[in-house]
Amino acid sequence: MRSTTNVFKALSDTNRLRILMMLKEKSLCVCEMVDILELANSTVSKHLSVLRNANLIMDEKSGRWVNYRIARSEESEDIDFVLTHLEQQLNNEDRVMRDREKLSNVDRFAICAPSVLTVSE
Amino acid sequence: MRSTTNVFKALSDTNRLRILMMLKEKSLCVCEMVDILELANSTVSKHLSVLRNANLIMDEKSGRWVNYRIARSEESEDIDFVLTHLEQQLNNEDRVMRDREKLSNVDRFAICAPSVLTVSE
DNA sequence: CTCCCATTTCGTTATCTGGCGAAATATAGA
DNA sequence: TCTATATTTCGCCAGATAACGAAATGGGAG
Repeated sequence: MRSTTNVFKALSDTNRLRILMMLKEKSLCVCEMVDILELANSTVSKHLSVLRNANLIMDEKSGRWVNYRIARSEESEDIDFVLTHLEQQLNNEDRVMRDREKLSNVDRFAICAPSVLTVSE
Repeated sequence: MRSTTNVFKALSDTNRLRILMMLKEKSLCVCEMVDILELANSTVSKHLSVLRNANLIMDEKSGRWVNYRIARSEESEDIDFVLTHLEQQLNNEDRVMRDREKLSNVDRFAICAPSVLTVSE
């Protein structure tokens, strides 16, 4: 019963739903999500750990970044069910569409390590 | 987005899931649920208002009792989806089976108005 | 009208949660 | 090794939530 309520708890926060809807579009590192959600990175990190704990997302290290992605069907018994519902409920939600907009313009290198790009200065 | 998180919030408490699983079996008044859940009636009443607020259950007055029941498909856009998932997840849960056991022996008149039955004393 | 009693509302308390900034951790590159 | 930086962990605060008992509400029955 605990694991069932855990999944629902993970889904009962607006910002976590925004994260799921973004990850549905593509994998993202923490700093990209920080940029879009406009929350402190510690806050986003916490949200991600809640979602990971509920087995809804997975993380994969890649260099100095951690890429988060939606769990695959084999990795979560809930994920298909959840995504189906979220799609129905939130696909046309204002907030979600705005996030998606932002998402398409996000450049990890411009956000996360701007100095890397300004070496020439 | 608010209404989506509200439904998930309503589902993220063990006692509220127990209530839904019981109501799936049959309609119940508050005192019957108090008896099975072993919580204060004020607590159960609060849980019921959360579930009602999420449109997952409905109440109908009947004499001095209030009967609660699962919302019908036409009354809630989420209920079918939710019940399907709960069925999969919780049908064989210990707690749920014990509640169901108790449920089959519950007698509203014995619980709620015992004095009515002991008039002869 | 008055009493009874199922239910709801209120007030309180303890715990949980979401948010932040600062400190700790880990990795890439010099 | 030392520095830069992406991420996590820690400590704190404000607001939400679940629990209780007591008081208020409202319908039935006498």
